[in-house]
Amino acid sequence: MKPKRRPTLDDVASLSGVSAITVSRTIRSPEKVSERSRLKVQAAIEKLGYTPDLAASALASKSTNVIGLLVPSLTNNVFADVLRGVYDAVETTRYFVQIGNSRYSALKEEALIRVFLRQKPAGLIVAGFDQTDPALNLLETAGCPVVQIMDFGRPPVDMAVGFRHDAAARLAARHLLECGYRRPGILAARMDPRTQSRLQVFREVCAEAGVLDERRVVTTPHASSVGVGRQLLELLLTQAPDTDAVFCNNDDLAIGALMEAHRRNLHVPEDLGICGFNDLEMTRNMFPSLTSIATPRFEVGRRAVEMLLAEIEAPDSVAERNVDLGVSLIARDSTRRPR
Amino acid sequence: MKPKRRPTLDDVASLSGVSAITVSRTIRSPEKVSERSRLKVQAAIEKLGYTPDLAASALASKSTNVIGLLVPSLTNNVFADVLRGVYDAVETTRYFVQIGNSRYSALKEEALIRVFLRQKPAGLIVAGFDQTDPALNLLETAGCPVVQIMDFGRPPVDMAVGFRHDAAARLAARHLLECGYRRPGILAARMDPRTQSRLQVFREVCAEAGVLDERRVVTTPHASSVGVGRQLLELLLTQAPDTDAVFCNNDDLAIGALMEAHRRNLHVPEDLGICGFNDLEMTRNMFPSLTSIATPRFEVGRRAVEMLLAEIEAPDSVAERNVDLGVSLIARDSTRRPR
DNA sequence: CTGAATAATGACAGCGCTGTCATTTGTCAA
DNA sequence: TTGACAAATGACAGCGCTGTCATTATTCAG
Repeated sequence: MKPKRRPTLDDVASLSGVSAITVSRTIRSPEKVSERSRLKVQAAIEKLGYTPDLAASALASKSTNVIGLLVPSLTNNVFADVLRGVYDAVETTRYFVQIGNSRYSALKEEALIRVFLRQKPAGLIVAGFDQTDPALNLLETAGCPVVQIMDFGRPPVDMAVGFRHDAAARLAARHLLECGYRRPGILAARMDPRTQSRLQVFREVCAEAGVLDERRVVTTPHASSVGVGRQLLELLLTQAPDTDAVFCNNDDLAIGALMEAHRRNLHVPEDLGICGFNDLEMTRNMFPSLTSIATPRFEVGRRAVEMLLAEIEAPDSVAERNVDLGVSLIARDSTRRPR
Repeated sequence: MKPKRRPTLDDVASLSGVSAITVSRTIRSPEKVSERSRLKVQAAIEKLGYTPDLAASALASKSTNVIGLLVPSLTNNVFADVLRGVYDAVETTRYFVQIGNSRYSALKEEALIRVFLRQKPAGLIVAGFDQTDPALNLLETAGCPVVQIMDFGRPPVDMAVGFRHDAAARLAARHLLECGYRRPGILAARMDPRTQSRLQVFREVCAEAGVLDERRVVTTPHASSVGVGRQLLELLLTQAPDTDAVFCNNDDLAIGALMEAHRRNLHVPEDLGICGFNDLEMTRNMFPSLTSIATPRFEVGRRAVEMLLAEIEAPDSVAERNVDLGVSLIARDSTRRPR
């Protein structure tokens, strides 16, 4: 009958005939321990099946190996990819990720930041730049590195990695115009700050080209989905039946728009051009394949963690503290209009 | 200039003129403290902006408020919904969720269980019943409630909530047969244990009806996606061009199959019936709308947390320890064959 | 008004680790 | 061989909280 109690540092120490602190060092910085001790300690650890107690370590060292990740949505495919990137980068390290879902509410986000800070996280990743003032203040005095993700432009609290939403919308608008569409519309849901920024710039480009028509701007505060995409296109075509192209503020909407076009027997890209946003795997495989703006979601997640870890290891060591990963337009059949 | 140091229990205690332990009780079980003390303490907490240190609490009480969630994939939409359910249920409680991604590897899952156990979690949620033997052993002696999710049938380590994959496949197969399809195929990717179980039962039902043809069973170990769905249908139709219906082992594959059918100018449901699995929001809004097996993913996540919390509050209090949430077939246009 | 019960509070130790600083051991030039 | 220095190791205190048990205040039947 084994002792029920989990083995502690002291157990390992007495078994290997060294002091507890040497065991601690063997684990955390083996180079500071002589080879002889190290081998003895490692054997004892092996034999006892010892694993350090994280709570005790956190209490004594005043910091944890938790990386807090605050996203506005778990449903949105966009953040699924960010998550993948984050987990990919964290996996081989001693850090854990803890996710908070702010549901696109700045107030809930602020509350979650408070909650995270209670556990003295090693680092924090938050989406966007639009925190409340108290939240911003908390982040500034967090005592750990912070990376804001998914956007680029404004100065970050600490570090940031993302891409320009204005540039993305500009790419989309110009592409539709270059393809020869003259009565373009836009579909947008959720209306978070990044969506609004894209909407705004798309409008501007259209206005400059003299093709802006507010009847063709259709939005909803609801979460985006394929169903909402269908509804919004329906609404758009009711308000402005002669619309010849549509920029969908994300790919779910774009797929919905495509389906609605199918239902109405509208030909894509001849009768209606469609451009999405994000370039999810799906869009490439729709029929016809959907033009979309590719966003580096996975890379954003990975890079955010890399920046965090570098900064944790050596504060102020990260030179590039505000990173634009860029976007690109992937032209496919849904805007390939025969001239 | 404020003291940089975060306020502690003792600070609150001396400000409010009671002992530290009374402050602790005011926070954890206010009903054990007189109203007079409680008010004084609460005022002091407010004034100092005190928040308990989680590490210290974990060390002293030998348990945390972390709920570990182990999923095989973060990309798969299925788990996104489970996640939502979990977060939904956890949100109003004092617990946190920490996610581990096993990437469909039982060995990685075992390692992650070890990692989670180091922090003495309040509870653990793991996907499926197919853990390695050491992992099973770890779970049994975890010292916290454990819920296995997404499956039903085998006896759980502790508790389980899910649904029957055999029943789901049976529903799909019978439906296709009832719709009059006589040369049904099946598309499956990833081939995790639950997928294999569905595949197996679909085969059996087909065999019983005398319509099983192994050329129509097309699988791949790759992760499922819309693109893979297209490829698999292509392969299926190469091997057996007269196939008249297909059960896709998840909705991504089904959407891919639908797109490939469009491309080939095959009419759905006349030339090819399609039935998906999971009933993601998308399927309802495809054109034509896709028949699918609805799985209670969100509910599984929510219920798992509820069972965990009940069990944490009062061990052995949960009566129904093995819950089948059931599945249902949602018939839509993609199998609505004109007789 | 008393004694017995309960409610409210507190003292104390210790959870398992790490930071700090002191001590011992080993190495090597003079 | 000695002293100077670096490398290796250890003693000790304490991180901030909670479990346990003892003590004090309060209530109430008799």
